[in-house]
Amino acid sequence: MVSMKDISAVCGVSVATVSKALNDQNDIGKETKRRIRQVAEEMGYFPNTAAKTLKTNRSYNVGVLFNHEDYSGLTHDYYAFVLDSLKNTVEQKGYDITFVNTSKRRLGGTSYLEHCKSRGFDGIAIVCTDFYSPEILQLVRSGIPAVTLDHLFNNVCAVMSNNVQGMQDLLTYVYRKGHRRVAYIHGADSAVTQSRLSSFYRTAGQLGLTIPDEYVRMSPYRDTKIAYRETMYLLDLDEPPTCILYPDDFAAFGGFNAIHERGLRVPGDISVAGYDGIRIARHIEPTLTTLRQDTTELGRQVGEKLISLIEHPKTTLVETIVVEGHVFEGNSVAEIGGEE
Amino acid sequence: MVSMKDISAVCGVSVATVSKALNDQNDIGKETKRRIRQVAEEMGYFPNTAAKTLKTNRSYNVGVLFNHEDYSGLTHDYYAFVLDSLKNTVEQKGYDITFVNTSKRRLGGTSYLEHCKSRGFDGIAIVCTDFYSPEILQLVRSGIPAVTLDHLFNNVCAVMSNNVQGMQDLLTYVYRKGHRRVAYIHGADSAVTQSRLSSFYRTAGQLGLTIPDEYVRMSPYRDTKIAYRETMYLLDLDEPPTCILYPDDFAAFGGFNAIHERGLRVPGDISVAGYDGIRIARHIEPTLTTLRQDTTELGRQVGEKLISLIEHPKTTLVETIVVEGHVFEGNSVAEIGGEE
DNA sequence: ATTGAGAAGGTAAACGATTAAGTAAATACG
DNA sequence: CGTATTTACTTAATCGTTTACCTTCTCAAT
Repeated sequence: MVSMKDISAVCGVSVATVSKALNDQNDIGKETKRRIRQVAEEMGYFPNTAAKTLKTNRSYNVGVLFNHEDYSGLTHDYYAFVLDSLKNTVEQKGYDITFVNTSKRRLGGTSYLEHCKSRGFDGIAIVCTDFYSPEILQLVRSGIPAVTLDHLFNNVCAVMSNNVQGMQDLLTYVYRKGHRRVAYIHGADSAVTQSRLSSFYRTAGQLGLTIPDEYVRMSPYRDTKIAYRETMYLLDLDEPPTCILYPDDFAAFGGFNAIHERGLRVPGDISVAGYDGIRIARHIEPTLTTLRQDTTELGRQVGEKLISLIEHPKTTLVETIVVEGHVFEGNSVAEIGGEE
Repeated sequence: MVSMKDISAVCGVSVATVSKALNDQNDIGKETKRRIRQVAEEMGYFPNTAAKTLKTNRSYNVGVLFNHEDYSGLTHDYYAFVLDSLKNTVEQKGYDITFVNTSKRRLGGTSYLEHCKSRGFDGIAIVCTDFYSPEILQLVRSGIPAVTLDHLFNNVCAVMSNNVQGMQDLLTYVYRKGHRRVAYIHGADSAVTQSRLSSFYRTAGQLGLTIPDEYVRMSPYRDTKIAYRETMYLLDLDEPPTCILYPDDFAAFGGFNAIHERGLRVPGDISVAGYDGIRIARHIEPTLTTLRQDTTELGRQVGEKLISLIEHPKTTLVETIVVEGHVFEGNSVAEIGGEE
């Protein structure tokens, strides 16, 4: 690999001059700078990141925390799309993305924080992990610029999908379609679930809907089996709902299966709505009505906030950025007569 | 950040001694080593990766080339699962994963190779990209340890899903189910497509199936719209097939839509099979019969080969590792009477 | 002529590690 | 006992950059 030293030898100047020329400093003669840059180009020079990082304490590398447990992580459409957008955003600004090592190994089991400091990440995007683990707490408290997705910490920037508005929009949508008996199978406990659930109740109240207790069920995210079971439960009620909301699109497919097995049709006999807006949901019939989250925007916001935090730590607001989703109108929710 | 210098000061030894103690060299007194390691632990020491990389030319970091174009990349189940498995594999061996920057920017637009050298990657996994671009050629010729997925270069290690065997198994499977009029909508041109297509013809020959020309159609991977159109074409033939094979599961859903729109049922009226084995295909009814690729194994093999190449360059075979898939038996392929 | 400023470039230390080579003391050996 | 070997360290160079601080030169102003 050709280094500044090689260039300096060819150009007959000192290494310092080469450094200055390549970094476009201005205590260098115009002509000298031009010559050095040209030679560098010809020799195929590019900087040694390790050396640069060592000297400047800037790695132009951000860590992404992506814990793959419970079938989440990379293999979840939602996170994959967010990551993809995040990647594009930071790459455009000259940063690279490295995964924070989650299979802790090495001597003594390095913690997330140690790994991050060791690698010298300029910042960390905490996208998908167990936010309640002490390791994460240690990480966000460390002072390394960090942005979380869909989780709020004190004094840490966060980007959140607007689950309150989202659930409100979705429920209002099915209400307008004439549904008065709406059930909600919500996901396992988390901040996201809490937001959606309370928004569900509040919106129901505002719309004058009464939600019987047995209409609110729980099924873990992305679990078609339990969603299937809970759907069966709802279908077997004396007064079954006319529409069921699911924790996510994946779970909604579990619902489909139960419904079809009972010999019922979507949306003819019962309506269904998901949440997330995964791609496949738009490609199978009936297309799934769902609250589509704006993953591109989410990823972009995480990236921009993180870079801003890195480059302008003093002037960057510690805030929570809320990204709106919108109802994707498939044909899984029927228009029905209205009052029961 | 606490450095070796800090430790050496506390322990009253030289930095060199600290380095040796921490690296478990043996020209160090037992007791001294113990003391140094203990102090290091207490002071919360961890190595500065940049310094280590600079000095040793080993980054313990591998680059992953993941080009997101044409809706592929991260957001494709197949690649996402492979990446996930690759990530776990290399992390367990003490390596981190960084994406090779694909949104080339920086001064003068750095090439993949320049980026890799600049970052000092110990190796590169080329997972998902345009294998015919000159940049990629430059990369694999550079001498940096590299492993490709599903593409063969001269003298480069490759991990390939066995598309020949896969297609043979799949076609044989539908044949055994009694199908004699089998259509194949294949994907856009690529090495993978070639393998499957020739295997399709060869297997058909072996089974004594005649495949009319109009039974072989093309639709890009993961394109539900064109798959829909081509399915319509097939259904409208005077003698439509009894079973249609698709380029991938996603495309198969496009086929479902066309079939349903014609008022036909899967598998009652016509059978359908996909390729890949994406998760969702197992969760909707009818569950899709497909050739499930072993993404976990693919990722693991890429990772292990790459690390082996890095750590034992002399003794590691340059070879092509073939990973077998297997037919996932859903209920989208009907058992039918047999001879037409 | 003297002074001073600004431009252009050089010197050398530093970042945090690794490692070849050197040294002093302890131990072994004949 | 003298020499050779081993053990346990230390010294110092080095990886490729950056950067604070010099030095030299030119030229304008006084």
